[in-house]
Amino acid sequence: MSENHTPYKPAMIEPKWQDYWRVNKTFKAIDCDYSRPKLYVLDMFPYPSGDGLHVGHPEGYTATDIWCRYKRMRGYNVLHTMGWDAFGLPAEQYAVKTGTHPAETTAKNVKVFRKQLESFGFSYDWDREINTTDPKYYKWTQWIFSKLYEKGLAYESEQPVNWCPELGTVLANEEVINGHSEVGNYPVIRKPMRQWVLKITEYAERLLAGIDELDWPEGTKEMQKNWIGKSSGAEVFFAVQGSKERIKVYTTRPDTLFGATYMVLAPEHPLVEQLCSAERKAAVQAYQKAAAAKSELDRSELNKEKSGEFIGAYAINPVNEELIPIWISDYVLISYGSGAIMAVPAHDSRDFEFASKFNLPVKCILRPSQEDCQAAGLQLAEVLAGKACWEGEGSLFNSANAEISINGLPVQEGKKKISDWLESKGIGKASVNYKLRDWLFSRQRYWGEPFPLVHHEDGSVSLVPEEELPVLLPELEDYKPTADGEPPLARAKHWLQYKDPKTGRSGLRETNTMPQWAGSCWYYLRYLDPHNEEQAWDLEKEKYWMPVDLYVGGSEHAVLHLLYSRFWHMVLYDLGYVSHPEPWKRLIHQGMILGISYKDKRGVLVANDMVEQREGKYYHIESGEELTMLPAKMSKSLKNVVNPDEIIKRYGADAFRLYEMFMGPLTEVKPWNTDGVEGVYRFLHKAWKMIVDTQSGALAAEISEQAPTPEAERLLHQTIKKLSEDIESLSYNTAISQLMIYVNETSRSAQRNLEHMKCFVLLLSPLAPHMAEELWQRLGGQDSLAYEPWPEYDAAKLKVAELEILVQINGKPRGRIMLPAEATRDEMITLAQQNPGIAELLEGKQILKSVAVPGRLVNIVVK
RNA sequence: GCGAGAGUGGCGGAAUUGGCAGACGCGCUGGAUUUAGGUUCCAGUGGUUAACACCGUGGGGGUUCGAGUCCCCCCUCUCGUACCA
Repeated sequence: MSENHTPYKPAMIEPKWQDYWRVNKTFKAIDCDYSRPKLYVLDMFPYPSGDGLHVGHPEGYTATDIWCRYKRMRGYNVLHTMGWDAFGLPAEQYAVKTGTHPAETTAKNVKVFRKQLESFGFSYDWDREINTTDPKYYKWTQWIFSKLYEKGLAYESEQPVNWCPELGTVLANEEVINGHSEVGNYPVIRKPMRQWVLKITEYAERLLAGIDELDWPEGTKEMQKNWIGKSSGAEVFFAVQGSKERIKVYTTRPDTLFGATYMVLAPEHPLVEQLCSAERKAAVQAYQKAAAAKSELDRSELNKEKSGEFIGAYAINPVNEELIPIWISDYVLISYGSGAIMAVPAHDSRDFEFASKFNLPVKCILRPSQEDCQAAGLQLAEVLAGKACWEGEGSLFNSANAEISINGLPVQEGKKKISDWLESKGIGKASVNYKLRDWLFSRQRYWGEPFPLVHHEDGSVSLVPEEELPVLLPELEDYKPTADGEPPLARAKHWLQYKDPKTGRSGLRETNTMPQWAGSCWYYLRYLDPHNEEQAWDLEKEKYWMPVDLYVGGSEHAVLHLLYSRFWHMVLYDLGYVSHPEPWKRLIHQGMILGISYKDKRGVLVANDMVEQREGKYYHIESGEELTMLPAKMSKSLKNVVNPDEIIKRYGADAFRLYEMFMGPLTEVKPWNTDGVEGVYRFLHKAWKMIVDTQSGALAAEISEQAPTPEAERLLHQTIKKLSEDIESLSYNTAISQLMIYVNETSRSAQRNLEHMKCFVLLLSPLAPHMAEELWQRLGGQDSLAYEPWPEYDAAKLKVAELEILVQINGKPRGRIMLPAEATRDEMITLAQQNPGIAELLEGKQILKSVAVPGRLVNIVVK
């Protein structure tokens, strides 16, 4: 390869520097280097799919890469890593279809991904690359599970789960969207099965409390809080007429206890069978059966119409001894609270709806104010008559018995008083509940981590001893789950048999595997010490690098991955394996990059290959209908997916990086427009030409060591200041804009100072590292510029003697005058009023007031 | 329904946090170079107007010498969530 490629040719420059960085291990992170401040910058690692990278992946990766490169120049010891979240369904489904072992598919895809990521010039320490499917990695995933198990945080449970017949597996609640699987969009039904479950609920309060300390997007914090869903209220015991059983209900409105007119149990409630009267048995059982068979989708479709059955039994309201009928309905969920509610139709809209449908009594015991009522568009009389539901504030009435009265109290005080009374009587107490459920942690799949567990003949379960880890995945011929939900590992007859080497006790291995979240729950810890065969990570290294200073990834993981990981981390903290309770100090979500798409008049999206452009307008290729352009999520079906490889081939990685960052703020959704790449590509050409003589390949003739003009100095120092501030705050779009201004201005100038050019190259280097390295070398740099000190700006050089100041009269721009930069407010006003043009406009007017803002404007208020 | 975020030229987006709205880029218009296309370079580009000028940051009020920015009401869009008692 010749060195005389004088015009800017990214295809020549970029591989050269990528090789240089790899060979010289330029971005190796040094463990426990206490001479420098550490910085751990983490990207959410990808699932290596067969489709390769799309333009969304490199968005976050470029953002962190720029930050890392900048911080290295600022003297930080930066840990920046990449790996593969490679267990998961697509490889397994491919295996089912073709018989190719998922490990083979995974290895192939990882190779493609890695090659693609390298082509962007990301400054990862590739020696720390990890892969969750590597036995050397999942050995430690199993080890962490063992710790959870030992701590009593893992248990088996027979419970209705989300069973997806199409995928042949159970899914977590979080993986089910509108009754369909998140992966593949197949219907999901409820089915009781034996499952491993992790007791994340034990950590609910701490997971909730920890959120406030985090420097995360408010929306994400809010979502986690909602997911945990803490509520406080009271649990109340209701006796049952003619039975010894008591039914526990949970309510957030104990103040409305006197308004309870019936009770509802979840169809799965264990007392239903026992309490149900003989004559209601048939109807009740039919309803239970129907509810159980309903998929999540059916249940949500039934949202509009309440359903239920009376079970022929009555509960006794403990505050007034009234008999209230007991119903079952699927609007009460077995998995929340106690699976039973007291229904107060007058003050709960769901109960009101149910009561209306089944003609149950509505008893109002809370009087809203006239104004509140009007604001809500209701008639007070209707509320009081039980013809309308009131859920807001008000004053309690009809709420007293011989021992207690909460009449006249507002809601909050009523709650407190009645809860205390219930507790004193031993029939209830104030109580807290969480929406968060325990985490369903097993899957009936092949391509996941095996559990380090053995089931013995006596029904007991034990951990596989640590020295036997990892429990390797067995080789199989057939990766398909069986129709009844038996996991594929059950087919590995030989593997299945386990004999304890010490006790000689035999048993069968657990055949479920862990969900994909397992590997990603702790990967950031393995990067700290990826080759350690003795421990998951070294404690000193953990203490040095953790916590992660900046974590960047998609908001789709706002609750799942980010909550599960926090849970594991907190457990590891309790066990003394990590030094901080929270893994990620600061979190940022990159916005989604949308593709260009088209819609017809009905709003239906049309695939891009069905669109033709004529005279700046768009038409359907077949119908001829005119279409409008709009941004839409990239998808194969719309044929609007942009392949980064093609962009890099045409414009180079530097232009690609620059464009993605120039599009707009990192966190916003942005539409991709390939024309826009031209703009940054032109900028790179201009920058190249500013420094290199494209005829000879030598430095541009305008470059010399001659002293720069004050204007050139000012522009440079402005640029340094802007770049420093903008990169620090990840505002790369405005940083790039400033570099463009610098190049546009300087290219016009016949004199360019050599040191200025070097400085410019350093400023450019985090954003467009390949070109910067090449120019640095041509400007006389010996090694990589990756660790050159970041330029500092000189505030004195930003100053000017005279400034153009706007003069306004009554807030309207009326003139511009030159004033000394350090003029005081009074001087500014005087000089402005004396200015001939302004004085003319002020003639005959009375000056009421003058305002001066140094460096900006003078506003004269006249009458 | 609830929660969060956002509405600025033809388009992506700037605006030192109350101080010249539209930086920078795309696109478009005109010109130069070129046999031509492309590239490159120069000039222009929010709207109305011949011009002076006026109007302009989703809509309506308000605070202020001054509002894209602050306050109140309304509208629209995006994302998340959904019978959690």
